[in-house]
Amino acid sequence: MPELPEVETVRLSLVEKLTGRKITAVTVHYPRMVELHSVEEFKRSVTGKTIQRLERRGKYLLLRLSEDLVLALHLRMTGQLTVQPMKQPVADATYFILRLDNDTELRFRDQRKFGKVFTFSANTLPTALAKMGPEPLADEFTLDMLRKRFTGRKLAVKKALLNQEIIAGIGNIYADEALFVAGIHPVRLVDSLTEPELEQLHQAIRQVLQEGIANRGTTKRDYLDGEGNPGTYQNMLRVYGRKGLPCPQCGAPVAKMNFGGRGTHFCPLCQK
DNA sequence: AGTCGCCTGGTA
DNA sequence: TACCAGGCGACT
Repeated sequence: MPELPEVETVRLSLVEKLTGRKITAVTVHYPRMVELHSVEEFKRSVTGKTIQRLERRGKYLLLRLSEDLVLALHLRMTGQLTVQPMKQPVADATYFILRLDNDTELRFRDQRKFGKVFTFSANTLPTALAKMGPEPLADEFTLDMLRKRFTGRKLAVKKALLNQEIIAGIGNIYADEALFVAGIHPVRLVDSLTEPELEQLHQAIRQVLQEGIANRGTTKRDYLDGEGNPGTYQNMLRVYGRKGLPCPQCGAPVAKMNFGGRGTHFCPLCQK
């Protein structure tokens, strides 16, 4: 799914179309995607509210509605969010629709049905958001903070990067890319990283996420932005999805291993 | 800390 | 036919 750069790209591509719009109707075609409240309660609380701001936290897109209500959407693996004119035919696998007051609709399409939507009150965050780690692109995400969040943990660095409570928004693609850029092997334990390695990793995390946003995200298969366009960062990936192809740095074949249940790509020569 | 379940579709 | 996939929470 969409990781931080993809969700941010969706946010940027939807902000003009959604800000200030009133939600006039809610349709749910797959009830299990609604969390925390019953579908009926969810529809009742959202209908009639105005979308005041679009925000992102980690991989969540947050619609701040009137009356301090927040509507959270998580695209998981295959979610797509687009705003379309109501008259346009609804694509298959569209499970969630917000009808807006200008004859458009926010449509949530999701082939694998893993996506989630829920509401909460702005002053009482649900646990997933309350426990979430820092935003890696915010100024507050300093080298010092990364060091503090790693020290004392017996945990492989790749698992740490994927843990949303340690750092928000990184998924499998950007974890592999950041570790390559930092020259760090994915199975290294976080408390074995030297100070220069921590510095390189801190820098690499921010670099690959910024590159991802600048390239409007990575489209391996399903990802599309809010206007239905694919990203271009897949053409610039250094190791992810490049098993057997030459490492951009040394030319050795990129390796792929299964680690922690996730495909993990790395250069066995450049990453120590 | 590791595995399973949630789902569907594409590819080997 | 089996395996794999941008995620994550609930289980042992």
